[in-house]
Amino acid sequence: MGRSPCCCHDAGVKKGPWTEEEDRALVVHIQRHGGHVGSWRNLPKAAGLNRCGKSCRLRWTNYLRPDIKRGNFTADEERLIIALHAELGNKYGQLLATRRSPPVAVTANTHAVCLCVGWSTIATHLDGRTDNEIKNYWNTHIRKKLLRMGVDPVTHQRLPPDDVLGGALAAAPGLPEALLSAAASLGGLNSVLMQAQALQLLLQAVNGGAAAAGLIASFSPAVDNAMPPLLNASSIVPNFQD
DNA sequence: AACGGTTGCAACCGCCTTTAA
DNA sequence: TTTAAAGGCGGTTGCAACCGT
Repeated sequence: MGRSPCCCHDAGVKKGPWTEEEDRALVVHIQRHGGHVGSWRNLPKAAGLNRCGKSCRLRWTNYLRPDIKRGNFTADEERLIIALHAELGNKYGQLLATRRSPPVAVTANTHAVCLCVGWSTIATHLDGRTDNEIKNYWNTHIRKKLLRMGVDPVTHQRLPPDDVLGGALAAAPGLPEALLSAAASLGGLNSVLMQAQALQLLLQAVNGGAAAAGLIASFSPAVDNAMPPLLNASSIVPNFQD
């Protein structure tokens, strides 16, 4: 099957940001049909819009739908996204590796390095959130947060200590030398405890102790359970000063 | 105040899957 | 069974807003 022609390539079809009038026309048309769209391709003409059907569908599903929740993601939503990403990312990664392009798309673009995880599937678990919104939130917030923690956002595995230090340095160029050397001295250690200590210390420097404790508690329950005292961030630093 | 860099989000692009003739 | 049309999805891009110098 070859690629199908798309109405988006029609000459004269408007692109770019939607105006209020266009939004209104689309909403009125869909509401008039009881919230159902027969054919997206035919919709623009029927609604009096000079837009591609795909564009209309995207505008409706990502922005105009009445059940869309606006505003910041809650901590619970964030945790859920990460959990689902970890689960679905692995599933999709294995699935996709066998039948389409590799799950990881790395580009020269600085904006996003994404994993094919099934954003739409994740979106079905979050009321009022769209796949596009979740994808954007992942790429702009969660991904960076995980990298700062030394967690690979693609595999959800801990990055090698060198990478953790590199990431922390990139995130906080002013990180004190002494702190880094102390953490680096733990790099070769295998124990989860020591690595967690190093990680938490770095996070403290980057984000502040409370944030670090919160992140570790959120994303690494195993570490949390094994070493609850670590989550008292202030107790860590003296260990390094010894 | 002006400028350059960064960030976040809306929208587009292209590929894949599904559906129907 | 084959083929083309249509829908759906993930990746990428463009741009406005924000921030630091």
